[in-house]
Amino acid sequence: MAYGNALVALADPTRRRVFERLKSGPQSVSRLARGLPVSRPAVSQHLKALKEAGLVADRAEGTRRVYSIDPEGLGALRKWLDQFWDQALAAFQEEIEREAKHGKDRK
Amino acid sequence: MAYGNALVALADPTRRRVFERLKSGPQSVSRLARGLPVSRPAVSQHLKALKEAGLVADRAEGTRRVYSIDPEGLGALRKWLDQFWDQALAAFQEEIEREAKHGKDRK
DNA sequence: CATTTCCGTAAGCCATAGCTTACCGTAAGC
DNA sequence: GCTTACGGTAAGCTATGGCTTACGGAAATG
Repeated sequence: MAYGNALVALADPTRRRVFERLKSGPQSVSRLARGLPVSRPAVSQHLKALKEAGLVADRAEGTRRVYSIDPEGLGALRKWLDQFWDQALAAFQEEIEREAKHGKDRK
Repeated sequence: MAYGNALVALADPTRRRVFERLKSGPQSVSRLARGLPVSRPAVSQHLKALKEAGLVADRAEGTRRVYSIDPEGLGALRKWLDQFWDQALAAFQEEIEREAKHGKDRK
């Protein structure tokens, strides 16, 4: 149920913005905060949540912390989504066949 | 930004349980509520949220409403995730090459 | 050392999300 | 027509999540 944490983490708009900023490459905290409508501590808190969800990783670099995307969490989410998609589609097909078989006429 | 609504909708655990119950096929509201630790009105509210996010569809069937999974919302989410995945991976590769090029020695 | 930059954490505030109970409309069954 | 199943909505409560300001610690800089 790792995907659950990822979903919760990505549900918040500003947290998602933080995350999406990392798409272009690793960033320091203050760099990430620049341009966002919230304070730097807020960004720190978001990064903590993202990290606990396995969506980002961080490394120390002198006095600053550089955050980057961690494929782990994103992968788990993708896996869940794909499975779900397949199963849902299968059930959908099955439903159609069932309707086709025993009379669909009796509205 | 349709995927945003889907993320918010799927972030809540019980709402996700409602949604996952539909994987096995269309269900009525009271049937969905049976077995869940919340009241039927709560399930109704969750279904409303899921519907607004494009994740489920509903049709009337006599006095009951049958809900089913709507591929729309799930598809949008999948699309976003896949794009994100590709871009993140590309940036990751780029980062490695950059490190390899100009000296990585000066830790 | 003193100072400055960078960042995480604590405390506290406020809006909102999720739940319950209560109520009302609508379609079927007798 | 009554009654009964079904389900959407309103009102209200409470917990929690995200934000801010304030603080403290650690590494670079002089």
